[in-house]
Amino acid sequence: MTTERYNAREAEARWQKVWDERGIFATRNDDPRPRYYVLEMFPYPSGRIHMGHVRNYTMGDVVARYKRAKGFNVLHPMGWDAFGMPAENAAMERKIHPKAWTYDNIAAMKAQLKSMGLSLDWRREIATCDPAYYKHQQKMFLDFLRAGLVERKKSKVNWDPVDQTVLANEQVIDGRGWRSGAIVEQRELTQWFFAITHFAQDLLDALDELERWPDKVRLMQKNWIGRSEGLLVRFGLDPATTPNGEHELEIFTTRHDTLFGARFMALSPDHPLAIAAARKNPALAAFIAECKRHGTAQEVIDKAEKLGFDTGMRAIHPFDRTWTLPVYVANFVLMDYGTGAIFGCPAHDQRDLEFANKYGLGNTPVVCPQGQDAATFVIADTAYDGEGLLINSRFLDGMTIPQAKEEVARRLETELRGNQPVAQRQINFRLRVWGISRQRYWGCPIPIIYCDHCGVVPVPERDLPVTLPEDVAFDRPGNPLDRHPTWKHVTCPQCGRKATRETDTMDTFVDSSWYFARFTDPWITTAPTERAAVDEWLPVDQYIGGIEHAILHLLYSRFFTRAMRATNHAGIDEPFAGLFTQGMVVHETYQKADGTWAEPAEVKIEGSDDKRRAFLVETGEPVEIGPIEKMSKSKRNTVDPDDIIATYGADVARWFMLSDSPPDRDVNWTERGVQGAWRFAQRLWRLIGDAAEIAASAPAERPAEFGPAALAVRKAAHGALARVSDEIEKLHFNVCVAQIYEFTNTLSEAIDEAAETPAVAPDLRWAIREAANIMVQLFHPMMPHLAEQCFALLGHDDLVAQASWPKVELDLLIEDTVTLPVQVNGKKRAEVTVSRAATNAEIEAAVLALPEVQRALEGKKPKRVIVVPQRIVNVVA
RNA sequence: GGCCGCGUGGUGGAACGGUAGACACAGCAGACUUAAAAUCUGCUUCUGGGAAACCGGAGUGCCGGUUCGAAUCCGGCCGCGGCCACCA
Repeated sequence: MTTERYNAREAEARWQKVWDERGIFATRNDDPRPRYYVLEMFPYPSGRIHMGHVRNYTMGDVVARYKRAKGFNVLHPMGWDAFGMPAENAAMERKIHPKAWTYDNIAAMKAQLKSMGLSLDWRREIATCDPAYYKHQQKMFLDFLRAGLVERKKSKVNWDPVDQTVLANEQVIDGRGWRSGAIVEQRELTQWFFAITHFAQDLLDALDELERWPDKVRLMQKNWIGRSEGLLVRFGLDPATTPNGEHELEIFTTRHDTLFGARFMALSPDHPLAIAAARKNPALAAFIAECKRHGTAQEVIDKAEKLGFDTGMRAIHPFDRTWTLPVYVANFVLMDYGTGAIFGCPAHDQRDLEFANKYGLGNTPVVCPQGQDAATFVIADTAYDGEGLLINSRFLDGMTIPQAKEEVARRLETELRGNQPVAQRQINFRLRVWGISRQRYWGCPIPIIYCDHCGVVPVPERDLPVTLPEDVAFDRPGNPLDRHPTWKHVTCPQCGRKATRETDTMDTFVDSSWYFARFTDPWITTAPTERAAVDEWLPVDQYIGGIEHAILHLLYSRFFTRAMRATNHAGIDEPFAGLFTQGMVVHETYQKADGTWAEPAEVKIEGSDDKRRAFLVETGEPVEIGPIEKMSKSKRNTVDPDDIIATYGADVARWFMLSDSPPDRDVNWTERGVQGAWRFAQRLWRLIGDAAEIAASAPAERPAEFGPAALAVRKAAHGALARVSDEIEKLHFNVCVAQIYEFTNTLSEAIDEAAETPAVAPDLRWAIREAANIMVQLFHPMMPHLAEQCFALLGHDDLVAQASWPKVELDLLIEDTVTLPVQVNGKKRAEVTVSRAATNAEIEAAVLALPEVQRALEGKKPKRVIVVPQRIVNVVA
């Protein structure tokens, strides 16, 4: 037995310094080896890292260190998603400038990340709030504008009347502003938009190619993009009934097969025709106002009754001039999908049915399910949206739904009214243009100037960046840029007259939509990207982050990359070839008698399993052990990574993060689990110490032959090597950990046995040294500091972080004999060991001779014997 | 409401259609200790028989099916979770 305890705190600082001084994680773009880009979603500098970061960055670091050992030129950078509301909130609450707050936080978090021992190229660090970064973002905004990918239009937004700002949809909770608690209003504001819809079809199609993305994320994006094929139909209106003699109403439908089931038309309250009618009809105007008064809160929408108002207008059925339909304004029709108007078919659409039932409009079933008698098929409270054959539909009767759709489209497409076809096929997307204007200070300024004379004028590129003024006050709500005394007042770059700047800044999701490209060459000052670097490094080989970004960030980045291609800033479409979404870090909750929550660090646990009881360390007051939930400030069930690293070391934190759960599922952080990881680190340290003693006198030359003991050690080592490599490639870190545990068990048994022998044979010494080296390399990606320490202990002068991944000797993995389980009627009864080369007939004979098999057969003759080579034998009696 | 995913010991979880429960945590028993910690050894799905070695039965939410063989594939239930949600 050797050595004292492994002192993680001392060793980790020491090895981090060595890595740092030797600059071994600096990545060169001119390195000729094959490239591998691994990236974790960069953090928002909130001030402290949390356990979710630890998990995320540990996984990325395992991949980075493994790929480096495999001979790749690995790019593994880190940066800061540094713009955003919390900085302004801090400014308002604590009178700190957002910039100072942000950079203080970055410094603190960087120190924390460094204590984790991550193999990052810090020379490439970027912060999105740095003018050296957002300058290029402004340049790309202007390029996108020129390329027709940016538009400016009036649109409805969530407006917080207390904070006086637009809020993103996700910042509206139950219809109220998340900070102010004020009921959010819908306002019409002129905003800047990115035309993500321009790429809707391509963004959808390309999902099929993203084979290394989780199916779940691809499906979520597919649903979000929401393609639907339908028909735009121009219904005639009776001009005598319309406010200004309008004679036409265009609707969008995907169920044109049900056109003969139509009972009414419905307009969105925002529809121009509805507004026009309201001008002449005060009751309608009141109804529309009432519709708008209802918030966008989920609850309201869930419970909202379908309400309508008969405008008195009458529409004419496209297939029958004598058939008129009432035109309603209805609260459930959205203005920003399709044309903002629909035809209602109550029999086959639940919403339409509820509406029709309320207003006594009746229904006509036109699709009859197979096996149902059309004469008795009646719709009452539930619309039928399944398959079937057309009924009550004149020339469509008897057709299937697709046939009927095609027939309707064909007829209406070729029928003209006023030189225009009555209908045309259209593909609609649920995806909307991306509104990027924010009435916020701490964001990237939109480089636009408004001139009364020249209109909307892009800031000339020579004047970039448009930087944020630093002398701003946060004593009032609203946008400090707007009320700054001088900042927005400029002269027009075109005519030289007085003009004003755009005071909105960009959504912070813009900042994070291209940072991965900037990492490939963060030094270039003349352009956002260095084309050669960006095209060679991208797409990111392995991107790792939370599932919460499945749509927003990941979809925006896919759009942005396409836009960058269109403007010659990149030559690729997809930013992330491989995506992995990791699970959350969860923890038990502890609730005090008064209902408040206690932190894990304040709580002491006694007993085990269902007898576990928790007490406050300080007072001994009992606390209730609550459900396991995502770590959050509100439930106070957070564990501070600093505390864990100070107590156990970064390696232990990293190891436990990887060990307990599959990486895509939630991991439950437990004190016991961490202690287990800590014990294992100590055990490894002792094991390598023991191995080093035996290995010290191992022969330098590889022995020509190995005895059985040495061979067994070698087989175990190379088997573990093969399996762990395979599982790292698949990101099955928890299985890796289990394989390393198993290898540890076999290696320590071998070493214990060897230690009992008076004279250990040279070949065994050699094999143990080899195995110990493989062991250290296997756990290096997960526990890099301990690995360096062990590597040195084994007599290496160089660093394990720079060592090549060991090569598997495949010969060692092939056994001469193979042990097969033997089943009788699918139940395991015995095992049989046969030569690897044994024929099926030989195996069958050996199996039938087994006493267990004969007993199970009870003298009967087997019907069949199935031999699956190298796997199993099943005797069918 | 729509779409999707998941149900395996006391717990986290392993398991190309082929020995279910690897590995770990917790637990129990023992060794070493004056003692504790640490460490080491053994046991640990349920159940019947047996002093024991061992021999049998059941078992991956429930019910069926396909197969020589199903945790895995198919169908139907039950339960849990996620995302989207008046998208025509």
